[in-house]
Amino acid sequence: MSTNISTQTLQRLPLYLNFLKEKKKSKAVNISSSAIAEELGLVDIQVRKDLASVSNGGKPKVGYIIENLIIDIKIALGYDNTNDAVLIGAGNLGKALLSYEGFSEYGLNIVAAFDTNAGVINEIVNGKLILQVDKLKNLCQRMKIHIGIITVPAECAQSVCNMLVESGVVAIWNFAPTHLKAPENIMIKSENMAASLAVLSKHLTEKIFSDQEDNTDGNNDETR
Amino acid sequence: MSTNISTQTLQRLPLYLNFLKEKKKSKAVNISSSAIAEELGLVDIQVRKDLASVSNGGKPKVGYIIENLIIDIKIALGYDNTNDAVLIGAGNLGKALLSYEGFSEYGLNIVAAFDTNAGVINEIVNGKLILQVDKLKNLCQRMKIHIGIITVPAECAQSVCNMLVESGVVAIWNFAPTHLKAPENIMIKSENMAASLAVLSKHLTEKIFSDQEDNTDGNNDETR
DNA sequence: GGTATATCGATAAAAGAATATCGATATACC
DNA sequence: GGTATATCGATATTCTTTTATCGATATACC
Repeated sequence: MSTNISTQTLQRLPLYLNFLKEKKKSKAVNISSSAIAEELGLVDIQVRKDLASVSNGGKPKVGYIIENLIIDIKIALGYDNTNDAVLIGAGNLGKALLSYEGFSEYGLNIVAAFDTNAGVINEIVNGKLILQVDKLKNLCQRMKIHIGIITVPAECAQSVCNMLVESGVVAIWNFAPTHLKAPENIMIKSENMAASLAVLSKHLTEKIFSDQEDNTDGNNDETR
Repeated sequence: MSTNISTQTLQRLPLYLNFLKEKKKSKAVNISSSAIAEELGLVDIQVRKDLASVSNGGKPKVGYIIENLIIDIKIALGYDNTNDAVLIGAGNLGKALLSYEGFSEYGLNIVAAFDTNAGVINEIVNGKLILQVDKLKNLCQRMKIHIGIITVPAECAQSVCNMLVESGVVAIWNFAPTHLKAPENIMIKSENMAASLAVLSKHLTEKIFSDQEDNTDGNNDETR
């Protein structure tokens, strides 16, 4: 149980958490690293290493106690203390995020949404009110909001980002397909769909290429 | 110009591409690696290394020719040949993706959407028809679709995944917050929001913690 | 035309992650 | 109670990615 969790491990933790919750539902009590690895398409050594950084261990011959592991991961991820957030851009994507019930599990609470389009102002989505964007700064400062979620088109993303920074937000979750600039001390995490797509289509190209080879010369190797 | 692009580089390429397109709009012709790095919050060495794997280079004292670089990156990312895809789950998120015009830039073409909810069947979003999900297999096979995009709730994601595999899809882009199992030769890329959120909230916690320290003992170090 | 310099690219070093090895140990089973 | 074994965890190795160093060169400027 170390205090320093690597970024890669950190990003796998929610995966473990999700899986363990499912397991718990099916009344399982213990689980081994290799069983977890098997289910999640990882290898046991990696699972053990990841878990070593958040829990103080499993037992030989038994594995980990699911219940305890869930607690350990939740603590490591900070899901026990809730963060309030605002969302800007109540289009389809914005509404999708507003409607998603799962965020509370992750300690994220969207308190309100903002937009410029008069057509959606005062609409309520999943109990959350959509406000005129000029009320953003005031609300953020009053409620001491630290997280802003950007779901506006690329063209307006930078100006929204600037507004958020001015409003005292220090962490920004950006869904607009553009790079944002902000002061050094502001954390920006962009949900980079183009990057995902790049990975996906690269594999696809390789796969189709290797399948063609399979057909022509009978080579049966797998491209990974 | 190598043929082997690392995964990390691959994921940064769309970022460069986007930036270079912007630059081109503003009539710029050349650009240096350090200028790119500066704008995108990277370092020049990394930019040069990334670009070295797709282009055959810039010139001393001048930098790269923007126009050529754009072409090179597009080729590397395979944006010149279009991939057809289907989308399953026409909720808010699904509609957001259907409406997004940018995918064609990335060589992705969503040909149709599918859902089970009678309320949305036959609706047209951004020119794309929403069909009953039982028509999925037939359409995929007929049109030789290789990519499936999953935007259904977590509970149904696995069964949709299975259907896609049966229909001959080999690459799956999963937006449902759950881990999917599929045969080895199927490429699954999950858009992992929980992982992003984990990174974000970790930084946030560290930041708030370090700010408190700043206030109490005057320590002014930056946490990155 | 010659020289200074911005900028690149090749090679090397360092850091970070993933994987492998192997000994330790708690439980199950005889 | 003793022994075999499943499973973990510490340490070592390999692989990937990032960062550093430094020499090469094309252009700009004199």
